[in-house]
Amino acid sequence: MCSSAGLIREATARRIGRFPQPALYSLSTTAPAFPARNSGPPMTAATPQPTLSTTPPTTAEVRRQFIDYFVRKQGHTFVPSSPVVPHDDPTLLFTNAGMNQFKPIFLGDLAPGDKRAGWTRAVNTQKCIRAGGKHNDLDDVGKDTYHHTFFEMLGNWSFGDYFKKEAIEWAWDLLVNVWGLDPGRCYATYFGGDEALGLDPDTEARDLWLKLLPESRVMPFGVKDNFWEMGDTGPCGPCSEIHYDSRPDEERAAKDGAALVNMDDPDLIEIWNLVFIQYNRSASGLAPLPARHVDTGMGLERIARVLQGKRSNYDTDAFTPIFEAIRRITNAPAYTGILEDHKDIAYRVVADHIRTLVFAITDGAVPDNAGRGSVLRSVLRRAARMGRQYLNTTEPFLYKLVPAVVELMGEAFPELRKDPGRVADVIRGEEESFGRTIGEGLYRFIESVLRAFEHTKVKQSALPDYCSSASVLTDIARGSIRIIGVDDKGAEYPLDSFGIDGPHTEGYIEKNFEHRPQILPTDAFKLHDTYGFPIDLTRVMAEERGLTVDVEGFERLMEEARETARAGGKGCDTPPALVMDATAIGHCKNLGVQPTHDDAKFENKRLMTATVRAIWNGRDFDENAEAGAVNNAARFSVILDRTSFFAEMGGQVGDMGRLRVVRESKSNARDSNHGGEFEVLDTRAYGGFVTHFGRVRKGEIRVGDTVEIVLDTQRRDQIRANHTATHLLNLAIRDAAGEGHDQKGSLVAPDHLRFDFSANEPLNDDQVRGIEIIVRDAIARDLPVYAETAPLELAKQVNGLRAVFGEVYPDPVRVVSVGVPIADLLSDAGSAKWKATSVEFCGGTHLDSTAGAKMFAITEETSVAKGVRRIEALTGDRAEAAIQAGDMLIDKAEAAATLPDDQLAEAVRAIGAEVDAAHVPLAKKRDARSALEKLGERVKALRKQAQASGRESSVDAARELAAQASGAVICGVIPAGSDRNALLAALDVLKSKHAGSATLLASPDEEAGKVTIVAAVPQALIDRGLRAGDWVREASQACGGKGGGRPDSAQGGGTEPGKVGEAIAAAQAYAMSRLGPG
RNA sequence: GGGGCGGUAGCUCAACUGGGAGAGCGCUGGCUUUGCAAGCCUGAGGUUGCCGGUUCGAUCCCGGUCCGCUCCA
Repeated sequence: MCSSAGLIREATARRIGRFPQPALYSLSTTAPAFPARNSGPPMTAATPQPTLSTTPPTTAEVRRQFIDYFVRKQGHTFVPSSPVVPHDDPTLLFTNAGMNQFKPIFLGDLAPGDKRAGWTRAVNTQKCIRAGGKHNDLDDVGKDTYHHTFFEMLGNWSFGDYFKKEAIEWAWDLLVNVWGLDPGRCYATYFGGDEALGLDPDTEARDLWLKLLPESRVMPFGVKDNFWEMGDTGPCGPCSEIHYDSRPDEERAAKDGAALVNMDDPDLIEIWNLVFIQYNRSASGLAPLPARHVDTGMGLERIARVLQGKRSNYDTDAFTPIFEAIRRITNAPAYTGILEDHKDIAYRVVADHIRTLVFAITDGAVPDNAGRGSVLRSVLRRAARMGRQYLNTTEPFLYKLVPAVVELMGEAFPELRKDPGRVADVIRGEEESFGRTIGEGLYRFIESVLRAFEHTKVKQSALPDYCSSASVLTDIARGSIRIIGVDDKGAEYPLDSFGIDGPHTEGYIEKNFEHRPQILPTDAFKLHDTYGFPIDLTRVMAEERGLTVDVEGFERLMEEARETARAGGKGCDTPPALVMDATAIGHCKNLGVQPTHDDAKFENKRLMTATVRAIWNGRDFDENAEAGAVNNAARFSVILDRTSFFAEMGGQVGDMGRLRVVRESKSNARDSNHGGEFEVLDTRAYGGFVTHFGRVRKGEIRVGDTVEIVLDTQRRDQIRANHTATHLLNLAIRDAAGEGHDQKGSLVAPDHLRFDFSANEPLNDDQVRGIEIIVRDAIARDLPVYAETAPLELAKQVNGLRAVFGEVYPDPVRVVSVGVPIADLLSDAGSAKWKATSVEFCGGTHLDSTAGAKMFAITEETSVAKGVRRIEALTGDRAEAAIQAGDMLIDKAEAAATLPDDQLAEAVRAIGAEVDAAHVPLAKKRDARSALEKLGERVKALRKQAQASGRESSVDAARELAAQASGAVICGVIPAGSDRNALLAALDVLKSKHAGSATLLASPDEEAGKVTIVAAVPQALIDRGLRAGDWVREASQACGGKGGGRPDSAQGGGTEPGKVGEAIAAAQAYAMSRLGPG
């Protein structure tokens, strides 16, 4: 398949050759073969031309000249590039072709009133990213001259207007007459037809080209290269490409360029693809389209390279200023343009990736761990790693390149100039966190490499004759590998050793090992799972060392991890609501049940009546459900014709309450069934059916029964308060902590609320306090809460609207605002004053006015994932109670200061535990902790003092003992409590005074019911048979304990302080028995 | 919400199978030097995140908890 997006294709050839410049500004003294002004179709004669210059155009000029050509000369509308992050197309990771934004036109998918409906001709330059997803050039960037993750696609478009003739002639005119390309180096391809698919050759395009080029340079190709399809169905058609041969004359003379077209030759490249959309493919086959379209694409970097006579896209001025910035910032040696050079690869990768990052982040993407975020993170980490490894950087540096990109491209893409500081901040934050994990990760990576070598057999042929086998030994500390040969008798011979970053080329591995070492899947997974090394980074780093990675094994582990993650999510204490899958929903529809009317949910009324339509038991639909004999354990989901209950939605938990049967469907019902009552534990919605999940408490509930719906209004009120508070919180975070804190999720429960938002660092105390103050202030001002539906497009315009990125909203959408009526907002949507107003798209339940929340308190501020923080908060009585409890804790902590020394340590510990467990406002918790911390200092000083005095007294006792004692064996009791260190200090005293003696000291601790024993034996006595370990064991056993240690030094202890005397006696006796009476 | 990893001196990290918590950098003081850089010597600095358990003995093993990182949802 081929498309306008197909300009940049895989190529493996690596050839460096002199790249000739186009004739017009060739440095050659010979006259151009085709004088540009005199050739070409006559239709150009009367049209104005861009100024021809004798110096090559800059990339910016090429861009402008292309657009000018189609705008001025051919009456096209200039359509600015769509964002590189397609927020409205979830099927697409990034915008990857010029046609993305025109897709609805081709598909006839335009909403009424869409301005695009009026377009017939368009021209643009589209920002494209090809990383992740179907089109992924990430792996090729840096290794060759023309792959990019970010590039610009120049294109002109006809929507049911002109077709092949104009498209071909204008392309030729621009290339040859305006830009002065040498026609002798151009080739055109066209679709040669495919009988199997019933497609005719595109003779129309062929004939048009034959007017411009000799037959030898107009070449047919098959479906793969020259037939474009958007997907399995939909618009499609043949395409026609222009290729340019940039080889030197002598090479061209030696080999006909025609043989290189579409052969991935780096010097004979496709520069422009013209797609002619003329068919529509449906299940029944191919049909001609009523309106035929043209979609062309030309890679800007590529055409600039050709026009500037460069061998590589990276040698054009689209990249050289970025290279210069990299050199300046990293202080690395200058770029030399060598394909295999690691430093030059790093230059190319960094320059390419920083463009991708700046554009993607500007357009609203953020590096994180899901979807396009994870692709961005991986791009950033590759660039960061390249810098670390080959450009001598250790600090974050990518963010410093942002100004260079903005400077270079801000003119063409003004959005870059909007907030480059934010872009740089995002990149820097990500670089910093990567820096933190990469250090540890690199160590693990080296370990993994070594392990891979250990699992690889040495080739028999690499061994000397006298060795029959070999083993591979590795040294993690040095990162080195040794090959040890073993002969028949088991003798070992060191054969070779090398470091993993040393000169162990692929050839070396091939020669010495049976196969390339492979990073174990468990290692690759650990690197990914624990150290955040993307698998492709592991792979690249492994490949650089001649290793492979078991990617399939890795994927398997990933899948397992996903399984456990999913399985772990289940098994919560409350039984999960009965899920209705697509089959069940279909079944329900077949029963004739209509989707539930739930408009009444907004009314907050306690009572209403409804009719039971279906009862779902998780597998089937029942006619009735009865109270069970045992504990009413069975769970059902009741579907009504209408309801006032809110189903769980957007983080707001489902309502609870009761369904009371007020009129039974069976007229002949027996009394025992009368008064059936159903307890609703949760409410969910599946495919428009609201299910009331719960159990039958009493009697029976039956399809057809009329029930009274009893809403737990107290609970609902708490949810309302928490939901409105969540909106206020959302706004307050922005006010107190700045932009860039976008909602990532929320939970609105009756007892608390939780709000996840993007943030690069934790909120500080002041910010948390500020947020609390703002929300409390809004509550105190008793602002009315408004909720109304409005047209989506209009509502989106409201300045300061807090919508969730990527969320799909219905049209019309329900808007909830605080303090300002919806009509006011919509009438002056763009006004800056709404920035300070809470406006959200929200289908949930809310207070009538903010005073209903009464109070607000933040209890937690934590991290949930990289770049995402979570705030948990309370409202109403719960908030009040938490504040009171917090104040009490602070009082308690402060009061502890007056405690006597001997009680202080225990009090600090106990209050500390209480503070940890307390559910109190964060600020209060911090205050209590800091009060405790001060006391902790005092506790520390006291403990140190006690230790020092303990050591002192036991050292004194030891001196006394040393003065009296003599002989080869010294045993004694030292009063040191159970302070082992004090006892050891005493032992040191004896050792220094009686260096030749074996010494054993014991200390009883009546209070703790313990005896501590230490012993030291000099080498001379060890030789005579007294080992400290055995000695201590003997002594310990005499007082109910155990012990052990080395021959020269050992420790032990017992549990019977009263038997210290026995222990000493036993020690004496044992030592004597070993050493003899001498 | 679930999984993995980590938390040791101001910083970066060691500590084998459970047996007296160390190194480098930084810091104190001294020596050397005209001075600086540096070098040499010396010293201070630790509740091994917190709580509990096992053990004669826990940085190490077990359970819990807090914090951080990371992956999945």
